Amino acid sequence: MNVNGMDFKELLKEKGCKLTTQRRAVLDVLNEHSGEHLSTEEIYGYVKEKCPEIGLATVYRTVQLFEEIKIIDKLNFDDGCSRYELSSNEEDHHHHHLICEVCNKVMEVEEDLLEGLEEQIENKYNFKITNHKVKFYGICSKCMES
Amino acid sequence: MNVNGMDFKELLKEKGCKLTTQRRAVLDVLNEHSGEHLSTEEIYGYVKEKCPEIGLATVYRTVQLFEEIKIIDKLNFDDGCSRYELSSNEEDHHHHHLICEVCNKVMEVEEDLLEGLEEQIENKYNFKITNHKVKFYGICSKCMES
DNA sequence: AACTTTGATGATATTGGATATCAATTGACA
DNA sequence: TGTCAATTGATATCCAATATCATCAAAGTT
Ligand SMILES: [Mn+2]
Ligand SMILES: [Mn+2]
Ligand SMILES: [Zn+2]
Ligand SMILES: [Zn+2]
Repeated sequence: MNVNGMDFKELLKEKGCKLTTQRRAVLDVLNEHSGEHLSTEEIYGYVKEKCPEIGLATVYRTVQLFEEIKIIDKLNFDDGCSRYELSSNEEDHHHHHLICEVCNKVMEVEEDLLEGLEEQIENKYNFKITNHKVKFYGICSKCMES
Repeated sequence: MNVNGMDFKELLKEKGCKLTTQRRAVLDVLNEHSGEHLSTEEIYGYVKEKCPEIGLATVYRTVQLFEEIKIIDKLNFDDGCSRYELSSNEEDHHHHHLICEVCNKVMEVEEDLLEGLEEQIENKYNFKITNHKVKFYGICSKCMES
């Protein structure tokens, strides 16, 4: 079992954490739903199918841990809960999100495209950038037609 | 009383809303604390000084309304509450935030610097961008030294 | 393989930011 | 000044997220 090329159990061990059935199951669910942005309750719903005894509190604790070991990203779409997705394989920089203000669909911009801008900011503000979260709001092509 | 060159009362009227003492007081507080990112509770604390009878619920309703008429922006710094700031005078595009992961200080990047990137994305994804929210995480100059 | 340690879990109570409710109030317009 | 819908303050309520705690189970240790 590995995440982004790294051994899952080893990642946990570095934090003094154990590899449990529940953590494995949550990671499975996240893998099976890549491309989606799942809330804790949604993860709970999916993970219960294969691990019915799991408690909601454990899912909350698990996503918190997964964020700490940087294998998932927490997202905020202002819908009343935090959402999560597996961190992108290569970079530690997150991809961007396009949010349609008409139909609320969320699309992804896989390219980073911020290297140049980040370099400008690092120089001008003397601030070492390690990551970013970028959301673009607007109107998607479907909603533009109609 | 005007905001970003527009008449405050007129802005409210367009939404069928009235200009009240409380709304005036909240706007005053936001103006007196420009550059800060106030939570609703913090706004409530400040506004009570000049308007002691105001209720917390009214502040919640007011920031919600102010966001709808686009005179303030809602910010999320993952600290358990929403924070607000007056929208920038000129553009309807928000400025960016630099967040130091060591001391948690939040700095501002007044320049937009995203026009080129947005044009690229609009063309490639056929998505009409009207706004963005951008956060850069990293280490500030103070924390870099020590 | 049984033992031991210590982190993890499930159930549940609790927190706290935000919203809903509702009677009383007040701003806007005539 | 009177009318009326919007607004307010107080407070109940909601609900995502966290805290608590007895029980359980990884992962070494013998
Ligand atoms: Mn995504
Ligand atoms: Mn700001
Ligand atoms: Zn759309
Ligand atoms: Zn710092």
